[in-house]
Amino acid sequence: MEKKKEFDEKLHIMRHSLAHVLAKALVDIYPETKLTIGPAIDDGFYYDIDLNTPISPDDFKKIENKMDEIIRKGEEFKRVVVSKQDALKLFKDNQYKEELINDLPENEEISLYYLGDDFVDLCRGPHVENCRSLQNAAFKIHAVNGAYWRGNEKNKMLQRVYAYAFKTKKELSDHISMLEEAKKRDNRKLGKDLELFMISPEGPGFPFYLPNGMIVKNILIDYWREIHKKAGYKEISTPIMLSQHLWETSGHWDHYKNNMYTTKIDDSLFAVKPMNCPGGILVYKNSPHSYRDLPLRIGELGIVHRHEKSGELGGLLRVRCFTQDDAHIFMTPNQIKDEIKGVIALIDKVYKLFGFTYHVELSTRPENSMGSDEDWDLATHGLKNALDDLNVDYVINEGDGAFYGPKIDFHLNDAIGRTWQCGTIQLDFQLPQRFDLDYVGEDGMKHRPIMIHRVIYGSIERFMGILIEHFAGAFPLWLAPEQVRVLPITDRNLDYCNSVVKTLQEANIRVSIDDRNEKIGYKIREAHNKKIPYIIIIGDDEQNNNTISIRGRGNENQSGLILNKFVERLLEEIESKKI
RNA sequence: GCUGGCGUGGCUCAACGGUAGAGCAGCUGACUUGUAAUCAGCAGGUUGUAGGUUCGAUUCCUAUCGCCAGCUCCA
Repeated sequence: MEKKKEFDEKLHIMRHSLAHVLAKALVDIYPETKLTIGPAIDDGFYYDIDLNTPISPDDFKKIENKMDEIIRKGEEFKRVVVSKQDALKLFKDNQYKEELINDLPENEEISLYYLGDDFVDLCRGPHVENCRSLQNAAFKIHAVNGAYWRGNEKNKMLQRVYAYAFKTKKELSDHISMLEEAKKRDNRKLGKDLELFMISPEGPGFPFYLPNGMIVKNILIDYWREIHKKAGYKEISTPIMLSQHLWETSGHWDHYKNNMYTTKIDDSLFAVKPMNCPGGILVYKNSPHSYRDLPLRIGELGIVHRHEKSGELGGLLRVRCFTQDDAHIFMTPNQIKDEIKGVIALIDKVYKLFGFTYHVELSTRPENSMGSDEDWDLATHGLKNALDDLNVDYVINEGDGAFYGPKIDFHLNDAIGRTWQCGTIQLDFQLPQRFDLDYVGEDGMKHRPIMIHRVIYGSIERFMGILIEHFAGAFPLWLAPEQVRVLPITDRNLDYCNSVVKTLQEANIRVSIDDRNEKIGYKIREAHNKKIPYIIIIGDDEQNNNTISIRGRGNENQSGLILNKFVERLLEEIESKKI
C-alpha cells in the first residue's frame, strides 16, 4: 500500500502565492474579472474567475508575461485582519467573496492579503513575504476550463485557469515530459495501435473487443475463475434485463433510476441491470438455506449498463456497459470479519500480481440512502473493525458510500498519476431485509443473513484500460495477445520456420509467422511496435544448425538456442505470471 | 449534462473562400534480404451529418452527432 506523499509546505505556499499573482494579472488584463478562489494543487495551482470574455490558450503567454512583470516588481504580500462588516463592504460587488465571508465561522478572523496597493484578495494565507522570492519559481499556464462555483452543477460555471508550478525549471520540464509519456500510453491510443478494442460512434461508451483484446479479457477472466474457485466461490449468471418490480423492491428504482436503461416488454416495464445484486439475491431465494451453508460466496461476471453522462466517457476507463467481476457473500453476523479479511487478501493478491500500488478508503453514508441509522452504524463499524484488525491504513471518505451500505474502496494508481477506484467491498443490511432473506439457524429459527457485495478488478473494462496504460501496451508474457512472432530471413527458411511455429503452437503458445517478402529489419521494427514479447529470427545459420535466435522486448539478443529449451523457458515465464 | 476546443482517405497530418495534398498502412511488380522502415508503380476522400451565406465553402454561420480537456458523477 502506498503512503500519501509528504506535504511540502514551502512548495504549497509558493503555489498559492503564485495563484494570487495570477489573479492580479487577470484583473489587470480583464478589469471586469470577479475573483473567486485560487488554491494550490498537486502539480501547480488554479484560479477560478467569473468573466464573460472567454480566455483562450492564445492568451496564456500574455497572462504569463503579466505575472512575470508583477513578480519582478517585487511587491510585498501584506496580511490585514478586518471585521466582517469591513470585509463585506470591500467585496460588495463580488457575490462569491460575500458568500465565502458569510460562510466563515463566527469566531474565525477574516484576513486579507494585499499584493501592492492596488490588489487585495480574501485569503487565509499564508503567503511568501515578497514576490521576489517567486522569481525562481517555474510555472506555466496550461489550460482554461469550465468549473462550477463550489463544485455544484446547479451553480454558475466559472473559468478555471490552470498552471503547473514547481520550484525549478527542471522539475517543471520533467513534469511536462511525464505527461507526454503518459499520453503515449493512453489506453485509447494503444487500444487502436495494438488492435485491442474499438468504440464506434454508433455506440458511445459501449466498447467492442477486437480479437487481441478478447485474448487479454479472457485471460483475466480465466485467472479470476481460478482464484475464486480456490477461495470457495460458486459462479452464477443472471439475466441482463429484469422487471421494474424487482428494481422497486431493491430500491434501485428510487435511488438509481436516472442511470438505468429501461424498455417495455408487452405491457410491463423492464430495466437493464445497472448492478448484479438483485439477480444474485433471487438465486439465493431460490432455495432455503441453513446456517451450515454460510458463508455462501456466489460470484458473477455480470454485464451491467449504466447511463453515464456523455461528457464522462473516455476509452475503457469510463464506459456505459461493463463486466463487473462481482460476488455476493451471504453470511451470519459473526462471519463478517473473516469474510472481509478474505476479500482483502484476494484483492491484495491480484493487485500485487500486476505490480500495482493502491490505497484504501472507507466510504460512509451518503445523502440519498436507505435504511436506519442503527444499521448504518453497525455496517460502518463492521468494516472499520475489519480494517483496524488487519492493520490496514485507510482514509475516510464521508458520504461516498453506496445507497444501501458503506464500502471499502481500493484505489489503483495509473500511469498519469490518476487514481481509479477498482475493488470495493460493501456491507449491506438493507437488501436482505427488502428481499426478506433468511436462513435457518442452529436454534431452528429463521434469521436474516448479512450480505457483502464485492469486486476485485472492479470492471474488466476499466481494469484492462488501467493495465494497458500501466504496461504501456507491453503486456507480460502470460497476458500478451501475441507471445512470439517468427521471422524468416528468406523464403528458403519457410519450412523450418513453420515447423518451429508448429512446435510452439503445440505448447499452447500464441505464435504467428511474418512470412512477408520484407527485410528482416522491417519485420523486427514492426514486431517491436506491436510490443510482442519475443521474436524468433531464423535464417540459414539457424536452419543448418537446427537452432533459433531470439530477440526479447528489452532488446535481449541470443542466438544458437535449442527450440525445446526456449519453449520450456516460455512456459515457465507464463506459469509464474512474471511481470 | 455543463464550459471550451476539435472532426479532412485505415492511421498521422497539410491546404483555410477558388471545387483536396503528403507520409505510413493497403495492392502490384522488382529485389531473397542477418537484427528498428529496399525501390518503383497503383489505388484510396461528395473534408462527421443536415441546413444556410456566397458566383463559388474543407475553409464563414446555424443546428445536430461524435471526440478531447476540465467540472459534476463514477466500476
